[in-house]
Amino acid sequence: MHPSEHQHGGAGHAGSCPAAESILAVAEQLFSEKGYEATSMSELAQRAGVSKANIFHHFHSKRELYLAVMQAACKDSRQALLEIRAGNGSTRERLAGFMRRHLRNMLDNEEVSRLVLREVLESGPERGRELAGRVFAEGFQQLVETVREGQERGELRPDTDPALVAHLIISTGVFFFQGRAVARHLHGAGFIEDPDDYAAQVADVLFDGCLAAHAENRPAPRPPERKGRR
Amino acid sequence: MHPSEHQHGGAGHAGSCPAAESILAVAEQLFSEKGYEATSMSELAQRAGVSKANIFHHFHSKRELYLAVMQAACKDSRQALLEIRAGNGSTRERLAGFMRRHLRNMLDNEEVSRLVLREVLESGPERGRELAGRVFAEGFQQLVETVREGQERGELRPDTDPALVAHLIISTGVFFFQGRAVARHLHGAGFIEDPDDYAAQVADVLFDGCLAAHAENRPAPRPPERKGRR
DNA sequence: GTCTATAAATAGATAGAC
DNA sequence: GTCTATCTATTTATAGAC
Repeated sequence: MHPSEHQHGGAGHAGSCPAAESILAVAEQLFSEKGYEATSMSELAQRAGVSKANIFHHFHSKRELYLAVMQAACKDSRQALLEIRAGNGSTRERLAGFMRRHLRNMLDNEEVSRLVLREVLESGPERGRELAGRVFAEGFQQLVETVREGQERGELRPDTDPALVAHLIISTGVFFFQGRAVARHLHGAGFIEDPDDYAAQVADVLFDGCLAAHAENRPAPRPPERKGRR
Repeated sequence: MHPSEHQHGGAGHAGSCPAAESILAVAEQLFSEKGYEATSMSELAQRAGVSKANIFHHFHSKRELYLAVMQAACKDSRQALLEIRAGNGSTRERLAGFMRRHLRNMLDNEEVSRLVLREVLESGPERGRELAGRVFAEGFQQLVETVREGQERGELRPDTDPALVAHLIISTGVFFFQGRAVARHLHGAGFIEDPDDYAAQVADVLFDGCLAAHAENRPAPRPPERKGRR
């Protein structure tokens, strides 16, 4: 029986044996730098120091291996969402914390994060469904539930769609990551150099809004200078 | 003298002559479906019904043509930003209107929008700078100014970074577009099927925030059901 | 030159021994 | 779990006819 059958479409399983781990590591590198199609299982086997057949023992197919790479890439953020949901603190603190950590994860694993985003961008109906179910569903669910619980506790507005808010939370980090090479050269976008500060400010806007009307409700309107915090 | 020298790094110029237009149209198609490197200028010339030399007359280089394609792709959104800045209405209405139009533009020009996002995602320092200056700077500047004016008029909080808010406004539309094939299959993300509604709801969150504390300041808290509006 | 036919190489995947 | 050997389908290169 294939070890990968234990996955149930969920998280990675590479911790089980060293061969699978090294296969996954090499796959991450090759898929990242050469793309899916240009990567051959033969080269992959060679570099990982295992036989081709052994790869197919651990992963049913090339596509399965690719999905495993993406699951691994999202592992930490998924973990963060589980912790955040289980932990204490206000919904605001928890979500803001996730935003910061999610952004950090992507920046700390640049190549594989780009691989995931590339796949999302190029995916049509079929692959989109696969990605949703195998890579993102679990984490997204946790995020949506966290928002929904925040509403139930009276911390968040009850008249917003929790899934939409969750989508919004993910979007800011992703766009920061993927657009930073460009944003760095746009006037006024100095915030791009400080991810933690960015996450904090975005959280401010998401929670408090940016209308002037709400000013009196806000905790502590910081001074106009924006850089050098953290 | 090259016609493209009239660009000054700004908007497109294809309206000037029919040959340039057809070149641009074919380039858009080829670059979209085959990618930058896989597209040959010979094939492009053939399909556009012009000589290769004629292409280089209108566009200095292959790269220049590529940039022109991306400028054209962003033309409508750039135009929208100019109109929005010149027009009347509250800052909130104007920005919400742009978000809706921006999203529509991308969805109505799927292939070329994906091409632009692909380029942004894969761009390193050099190409990032180029994209910023040649494709995005002008529009982004308008958006930032619109936000800043909103602050000056007392409509928006003065303690947020206008460029960061502008960045946020772009990010939501982009992520909706690029992730919709995946989002369609995530539980609760039914909002993905109605772009106008999505833009409106996101604007709500961005302006009013999603904290419960501000509920009394909001115009009209809609009923909990989310679908089937517009 | 252009085309077809065929050879050679390589792709992903499987079988069965150890 | 891991291997060698093998299978089948493409892809790529080459030969030779036209």
